[in-house]
Amino acid sequence: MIGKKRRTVSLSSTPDDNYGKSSVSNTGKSQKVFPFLGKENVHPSSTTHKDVKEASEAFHQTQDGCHDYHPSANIQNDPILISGDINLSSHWVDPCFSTSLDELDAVIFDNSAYTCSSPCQLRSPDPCTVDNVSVESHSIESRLLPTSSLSLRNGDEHGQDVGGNDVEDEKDFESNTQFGVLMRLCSEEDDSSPRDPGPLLVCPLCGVDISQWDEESRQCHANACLDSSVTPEEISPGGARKQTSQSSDKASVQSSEPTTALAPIIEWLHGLDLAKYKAAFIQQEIDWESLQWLTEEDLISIGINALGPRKKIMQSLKQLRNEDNISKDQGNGDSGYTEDGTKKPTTNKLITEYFSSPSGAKKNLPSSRQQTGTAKSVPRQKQIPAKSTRNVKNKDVPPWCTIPGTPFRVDAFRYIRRDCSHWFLTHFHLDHYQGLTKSFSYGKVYCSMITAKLVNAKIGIPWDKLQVVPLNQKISIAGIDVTCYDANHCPGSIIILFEPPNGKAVLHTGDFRFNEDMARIATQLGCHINTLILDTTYCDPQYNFPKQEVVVQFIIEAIQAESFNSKTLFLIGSYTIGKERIFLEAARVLRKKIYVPAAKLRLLECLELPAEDMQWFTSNDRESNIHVVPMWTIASFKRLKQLSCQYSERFSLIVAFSPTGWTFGKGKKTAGRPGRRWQQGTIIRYEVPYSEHCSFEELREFVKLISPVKIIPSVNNESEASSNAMIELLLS
DNA sequence: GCGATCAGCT
DNA sequence: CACAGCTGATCGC
Repeated sequence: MIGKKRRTVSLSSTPDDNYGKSSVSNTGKSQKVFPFLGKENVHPSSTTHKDVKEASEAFHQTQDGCHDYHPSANIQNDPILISGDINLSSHWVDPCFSTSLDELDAVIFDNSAYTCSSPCQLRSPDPCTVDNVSVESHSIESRLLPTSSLSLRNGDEHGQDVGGNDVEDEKDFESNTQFGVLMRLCSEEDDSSPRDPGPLLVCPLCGVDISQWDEESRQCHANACLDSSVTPEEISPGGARKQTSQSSDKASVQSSEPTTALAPIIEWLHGLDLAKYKAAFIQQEIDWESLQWLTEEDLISIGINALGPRKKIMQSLKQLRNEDNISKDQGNGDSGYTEDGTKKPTTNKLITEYFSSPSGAKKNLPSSRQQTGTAKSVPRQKQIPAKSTRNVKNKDVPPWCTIPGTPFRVDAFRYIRRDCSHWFLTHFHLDHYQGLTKSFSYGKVYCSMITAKLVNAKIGIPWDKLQVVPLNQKISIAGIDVTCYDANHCPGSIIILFEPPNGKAVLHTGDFRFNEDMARIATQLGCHINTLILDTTYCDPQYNFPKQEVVVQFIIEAIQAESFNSKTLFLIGSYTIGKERIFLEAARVLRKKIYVPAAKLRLLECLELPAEDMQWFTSNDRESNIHVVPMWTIASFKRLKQLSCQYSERFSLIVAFSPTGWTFGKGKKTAGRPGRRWQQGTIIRYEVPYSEHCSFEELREFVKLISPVKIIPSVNNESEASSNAMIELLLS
């Protein structure tokens, strides 16, 4: 159905197990040593050995905070942890997910021969390979030039239109701020009781009349309500704690007369023709305030199991929120809260969020660049401003973090709220788990076993807060079918398929790189994807980098070529996790140990790599001249020089590889040309186009295959224009 | 003192 | 620019 070259690809039962094994096999590998552009015999650095070890050991230090993690024996031998609301379903087990490693290698080899159809048949066992020599004699980098044949081409047209024009305008349940909802609901409450004709402004949290207070007092008050456990009525203008007449009135209503507080709820239920459920609301003491946090799951839990009433209620809640937004957009905006609350940032922050209109909040979004919205170029900008977690927490949960039709959030720890108790984490990279801290107490975190181990080891989240999800196996979470697949991004990364009861399946890719296994899985989903939440990191035609296998092979051959000089130190850049495939493959092919700092080694131990892979790592830097270092070490020649000084006794040349997809199209001279080479004295740095995200063509292939009704870009989407531009590019 | 968070930086 | 972080300062408990 898809690619004409699709073959009976096999997977191991857990794709994670394959990590690091799936790219290049040395089977049939030519041992020919190629001329290497960077092997100039330069003089050893004459710089004196300085006391600069700290810099080079930064990796050590930064990873040393690693907590002791749960003994892996316990983890690995444990059956899959299933909580009360999660159930394994055995009716969907792919028979293909079992194979021997030998088979796997064979498949990998076969696949790579297919994928590496560039002019340089890197895997060709034929030693003559005239092409190879000629290519490399010109430039080893030139072998990385992108070719269209590198992309995953499907011979068959998919046949289905990618219905991007028929996008449903789904508004997400949590699309409005908590504060806005509070404002709305509380004013509704006020409507039900007599009040002054004047512009009454009450605190939505405690109900205190704050209309007579100055703005600073309102800020302090509302922040205190939000932030502290102090009872709201204790907070009064000036921050002094005293009881006001307004607050005492309100407090008495709320605390001693729950029936009154619940009256609006009952009215509201009547209005929905759902009065029969009022007992459930009364019993659970759901008032206007708590109503705003209600999720579908909550409704089920209080006995509203029928889909119709649930939908009615959720729809009504959504409308309430929308009305609130409209009224606030039209109404009196904040008066003076746009100013930078210089003196008391923490105090002003929350109140600013609270009183400012949604449009005002959007203006606050840090945006260093104006989005042109042209379809030509969509500059990368991470969707979530990574810097101001505290501000972000109170903003709307963005659509790429919510799963329509479910009470789930994905990679949304920056937006932690009480209204959700199911938090999915696609992988262990900071920009996805940021906001998740040891004190997390908002339900469960759902993730792969590898990610769970990392979260436990690095952040200290206890195991009882972690729910490991199996791969390639449909499970039920809170009554919703969920299936996770290997995302081929970093170890433990997952793509998640949600199949809510409304029949509108949602596929959240997290960060991913499309490969053939994924293509095969996509054809076997058994449901049509309504909403595709897509990693659009490289959603620009200029990012057409080669397959990982090609780049890995380039690096390996570059190391081989330079290995005649025993005083060469090779550096390979890496993140906390990610890029393992490069140095693991280098170790296998070159049959050389790789030095990784001790803390990094502890991380690697979380990755469930087989023992035969782990044997290649050493935390003794004297045992190897191939060192794994953080990416930012390689990014800076200054740091490289420090390393050079540190190792001046042992090494006379440093050859560093910085594996990144961004090498494409960055500079004018090198736009579209991979494998940029930089040299300063005895230090050579290669920026190699190794990406753990999809290239643009891979994205297009994937979208074509999935053929979703709606696409939500998860990256670069801070404006509607840029989102639309990306979608247009993907579908064009 | 410690963890969480933030600005600045690569 | 920045894939995904790090560092040092600050804040709050």
